[in-house]
Amino acid sequence: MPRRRKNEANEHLIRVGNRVISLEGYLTKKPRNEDPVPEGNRQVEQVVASHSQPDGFKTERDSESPSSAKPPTGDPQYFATRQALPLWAHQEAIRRLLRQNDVVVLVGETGSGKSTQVPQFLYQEKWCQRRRVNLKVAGSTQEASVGGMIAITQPRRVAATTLAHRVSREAGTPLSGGEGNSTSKGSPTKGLVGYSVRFDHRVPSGTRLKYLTEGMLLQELLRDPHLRQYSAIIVDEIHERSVDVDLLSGFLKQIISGDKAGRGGIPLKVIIMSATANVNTIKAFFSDGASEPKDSVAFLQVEGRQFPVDIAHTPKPVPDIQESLLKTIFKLHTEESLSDKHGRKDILAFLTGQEEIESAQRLIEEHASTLDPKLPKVKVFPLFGQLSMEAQHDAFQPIKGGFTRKIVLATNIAETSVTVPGVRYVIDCGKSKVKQFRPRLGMESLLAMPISKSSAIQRAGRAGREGPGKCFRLYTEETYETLETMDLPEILRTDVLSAVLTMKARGIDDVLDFPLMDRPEIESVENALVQLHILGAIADDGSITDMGRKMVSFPVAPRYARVLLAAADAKYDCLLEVIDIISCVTSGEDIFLQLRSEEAREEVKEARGELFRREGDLLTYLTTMQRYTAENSDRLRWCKERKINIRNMKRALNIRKQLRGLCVRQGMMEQPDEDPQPFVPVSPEKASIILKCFLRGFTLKSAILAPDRSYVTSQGKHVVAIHPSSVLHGQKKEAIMFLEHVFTVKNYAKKVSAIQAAWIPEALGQGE
DNA sequence: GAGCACTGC
Repeated sequence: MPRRRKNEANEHLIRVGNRVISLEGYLTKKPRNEDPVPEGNRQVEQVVASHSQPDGFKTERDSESPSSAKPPTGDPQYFATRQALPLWAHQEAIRRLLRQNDVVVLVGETGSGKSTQVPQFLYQEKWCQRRRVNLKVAGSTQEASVGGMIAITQPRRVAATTLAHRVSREAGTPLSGGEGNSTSKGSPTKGLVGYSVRFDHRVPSGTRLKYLTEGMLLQELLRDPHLRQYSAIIVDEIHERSVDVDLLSGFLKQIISGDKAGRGGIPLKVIIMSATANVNTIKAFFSDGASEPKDSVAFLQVEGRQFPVDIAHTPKPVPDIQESLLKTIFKLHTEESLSDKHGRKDILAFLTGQEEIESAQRLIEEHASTLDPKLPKVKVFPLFGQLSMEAQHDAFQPIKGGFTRKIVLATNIAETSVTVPGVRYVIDCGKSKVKQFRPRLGMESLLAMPISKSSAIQRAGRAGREGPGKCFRLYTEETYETLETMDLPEILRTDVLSAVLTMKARGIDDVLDFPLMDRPEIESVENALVQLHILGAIADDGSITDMGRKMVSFPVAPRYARVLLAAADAKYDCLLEVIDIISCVTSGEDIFLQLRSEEAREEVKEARGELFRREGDLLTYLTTMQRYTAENSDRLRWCKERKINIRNMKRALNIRKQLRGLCVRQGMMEQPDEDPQPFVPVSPEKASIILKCFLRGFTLKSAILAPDRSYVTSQGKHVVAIHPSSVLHGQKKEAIMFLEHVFTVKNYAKKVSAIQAAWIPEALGQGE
C-alpha cells in the first residue's frame, strides 16, 4: 500500500510503492535577477523577434483604428464578439494588401480570429467577383467563368466543418440539416458558406466561402488544374506542414507564377496563414523565382489573444521523467489554488505515448490516495488517439464535484487536434513519438524524439487560453536552446510514394523539379519511382500509365489502389472482399481494441474467436466486416461484446460505401446487394486468391522463414518479428506478407498474413 | 507481448 511518511525527517520525501521520491529542490524557481533572459512568456519573445522582416517584404503591422473598419455584415448577435477579435482592427489593411498583392502571408496567433474573419473581409471585394472570360483551348476560343469563391483549407476534417458552421452562423446563413453523411453535392438552400470534407459535403448554391481539407483541394486540382472556380485560396495552419499542404503550396506557386492563360488572365490570390511567427521558409518559397516582382508577397502579423504564460525549466537534466512528473504535479496540486477569477486551474501534461501515460496515471492515483484528506482530490484523465470517443470526451468535461483538480495526461493530440478547457498549468516532457520513413530499408520507425522549439512554445501556450498560466518544462533551459526551431515537415519523414504519384497524375513530369518548400532526398524520390514502376503506375520512361491514373482516382494509398485494380481482374475476381479488407485496415490504427489484462482477453475470447482466421489478419478483418454487416439487430452491442473500436468500424463502413460506389461508377463491378447479407465464410481457396491479390501491391512486403526460425524480408533481408497485435503472433509459417513494417523496440511486421513462398516470385513476374 | 497525430471526387 503506498503511503506518504508524514513524519519523516524530510517532509519532501514521498513513497510510492517501493519508490522513494524527493520533492526537495523542485519547482523552486531561480530568482528573477539571476536570469539572463526573463522567464516570461516565450511566445511574446518569439513574436517580437519576428517583427524584423528581411528586405524585400512589405510589412504592415500597425493599422487603422477599429473605427475605420466597416461595420460587420451578417447576424447582429455576433457583432460584438467579432469586433473584439484582434483581427478586426486589421480588416482594412488586409483588404488593401490583397488589392495590391497576389500573395499575402498572414501570421495570427491562436485566438486572433483569422480563420473565421479573413474570408468574410474579402468575399465582397471587386477582385472576388465571378467573371466570364475567353479561354484559348487547343487553338479555339471558348467562354468560361473564373472566380467568385474563396477556398479555405484546413488540415483536419473537424476544423473545416466546425469553422464552416461558425462562419455561416456569423453570416446569418446557417448551414441547415442534420450532422453526418450527406454526400449530396448541393442543397436547395442558398447560403454564403459551405464545406467539403471526405464523406461530408455541404455546398449550398451561392456558396462564396468554402472550407475544405487540404486533401480535398488536391482532389479538385485533379479535375481543375487552374482552380477556376476560385478567386482566392486561403491556406490555413500551414505551419503544420502536412504532405498535402506542401504539395498544394507547390501547385499554387505554379499557378501564380505561370502565365494565367488557363484562368483567362485573372490572377489567383493566395493567402497563407500561419500561427507560428517563423515563416521565413514560406515567404521565401512564394517570393523566390516568381514572375512577379519580389514585393508581391506581402506580410502581416496580428497579435493573438493569449494570457501570459510563465515558463520554468528544471535546473538539472531529469534522470526519470515519471518521477519528475509526479513531483511537479503534486507540488503544484498542494501549493496552488483550485481556481481563480479566470476559472478552473487544471493541469495538462504532455507525454510521449499510451504506455507512458498509463504508468503515470497509476503512479499519480497511488500517490493521491495517500494525500491529506483535507487537500483537494485529483482525477486523472488519459488522452490519446486510440481511446474511445467517450473516454476522450471525459477529458474535456468540467469535473464533477468542486473539490477536485483535473489532471489530463495527453500525447501531442492536445497540441493541435483538441483543446482541453480549464487548463492553466502545462507540464512538458520535451519529447514526442515521431514516425520516420527509412527509404533505404523500406520501413518506418516510431521513436520518441526531442520536440522542436515551436512545439514547446505551442505546448506552453495551452496554459494561457483562459487565464495567466504556468508551464513547467521537464528539461533544462540549455536543452531547450539545443532544440530545432521547427518540426521536420512530414514530407521529409514519410514514404513519398503517394506524393510522387499525386504529382505525376497532375502533370508533373520531372518530380525532382517540382517546387517544394522542403525537398525529400533524391534517394527517397528515386525509391518511390522504382516502387511505382513495380506497381505498374509509371512506364519505363517515367510517364504515368493508365493503371497509375486509375490508382490516383481511389482515396487510398497507391499499394491499396493497386490491390483494388487487381481484385477487379477476372483472374482474381474478389473485389467485394478486398474492399471490405481495405476499409478495415485504412480506418484507423486497429479496429480491434487492445486488451490489457488476461481477464479482459478471456472475456472476449469466445466472441472474437468466430472472427479469427488462421490465414492471418487480412482474412480476420474480412470475417469481421462480413459478420458486422450481416448483423441486423444491434451493431453497437455486437462491437462492445467483441471489444471492437466502434469509431473505426463506422469509419470503415463509410470507406467501404465510398469504394463500392467508385468501383461501380468505374465499371469495375455491378451494384452490390444491399446489407445485411447472410454471413458465408470464405473458402480456403478463395482466401488464397485474396492474399495473392494483395501480394500484387505488397510483393516486397513479404518475408520467408529462415532455417533459424526467424523471418527474413524480401526487400533488404532484415529479420522481422510478427507484431503482438497480429493473430499470427508467435506462429511460424513458411512465408508471410505484411502491410506495415515498423521499428519500435525491434523490427515488427503488422497486419500479417500467411502465404506460400512460391507466390512471391510469381507476383514479381506479373509486372505490367 | 505492444500501439505519436492527421488525411483522400
